[in-house]
Amino acid sequence: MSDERWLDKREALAWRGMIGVLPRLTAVLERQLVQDAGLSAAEYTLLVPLSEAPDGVLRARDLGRTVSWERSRISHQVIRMEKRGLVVREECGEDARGSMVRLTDTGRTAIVAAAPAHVAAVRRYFIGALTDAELDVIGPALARVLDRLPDDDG
Amino acid sequence: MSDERWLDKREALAWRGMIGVLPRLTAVLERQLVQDAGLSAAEYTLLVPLSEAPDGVLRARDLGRTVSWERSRISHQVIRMEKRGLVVREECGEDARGSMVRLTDTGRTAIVAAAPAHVAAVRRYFIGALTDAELDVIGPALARVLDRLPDDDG
DNA sequence: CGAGTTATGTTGACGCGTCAACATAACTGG
DNA sequence: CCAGTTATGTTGACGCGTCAACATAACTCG
Repeated sequence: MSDERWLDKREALAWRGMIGVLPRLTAVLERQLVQDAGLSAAEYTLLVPLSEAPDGVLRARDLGRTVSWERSRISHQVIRMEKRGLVVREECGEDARGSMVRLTDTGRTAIVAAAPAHVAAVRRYFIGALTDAELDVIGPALARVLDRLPDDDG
Repeated sequence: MSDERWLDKREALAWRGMIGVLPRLTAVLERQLVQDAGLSAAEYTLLVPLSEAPDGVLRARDLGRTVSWERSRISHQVIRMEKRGLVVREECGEDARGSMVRLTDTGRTAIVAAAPAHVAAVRRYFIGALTDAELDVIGPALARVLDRLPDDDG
């Protein structure tokens, strides 16, 4: 998406910034992740909450809520990660429908190894390019955009 | 990607804003596009420059440069769009390697029908949530982030 | 001219994400 | 308890995006 007809100059600049920067920024970060730690962005996203959970176990439902992913996305991704040995799936005692996702030693090793360089890259390519004043404006502004987004169904 | 360890509160807020808002925002916009005009975001992205080109024709190479897509991405997408009847591919007279992409009547009808509602949605969900002062900060700030991103190869 | 390099585009494999359909379990209200 | 509803997860199809390999054409320079 790159159309900016009927947006004035200031509006177009901000919009093009969002649309133009984020894909490139995430591409750079993912590349760093893949090369330095052998993890994709999707894998990293799930490994973070798992590594912070007690015993490295989360129910699929809760994992999905934590990262704001829908069920089938979690399911597909967990299956891919299980094939790679980063997690294992287990039955859920309390709810026979449920699926528990457990971090393996391989997965924990991977996320522990990946995190510092990833955070450093975020700081280097995003935070580091902005002033404190800009950070103070951007954070609340984007939170407000999120607030006004329709709620998935509407 | 959602890790924010070692980022302070202000930094994390801005970073989470970027990572959290853009996927949802683009999802909302794409949904509007699909429902109202039957176009995907990728299709829309290519149709805009094609509709603005003389005779609705661009060489694949130039189309790719315009939207900052690599060759294979253009190739795959143009093939999908040709199957849908939005464009046709033609040989390039000046350069036997080249591939010309031509907007069909169907494609032009689609983009003309899609654009107003799409721009309105951008205004509604992004521009409309921000103050003028915020737009003035965000545009140049993101442009600076883009400037400091490594140049694809490095 | 001709060998080596660069530019352009296609292809196939694979990971990712969404959607709709499905299966099953849990909950709810009579 | 039971019928209807809701919650959870899986599956298959398909579009999207990247990567590496490939084919071909154009360019460069001795």
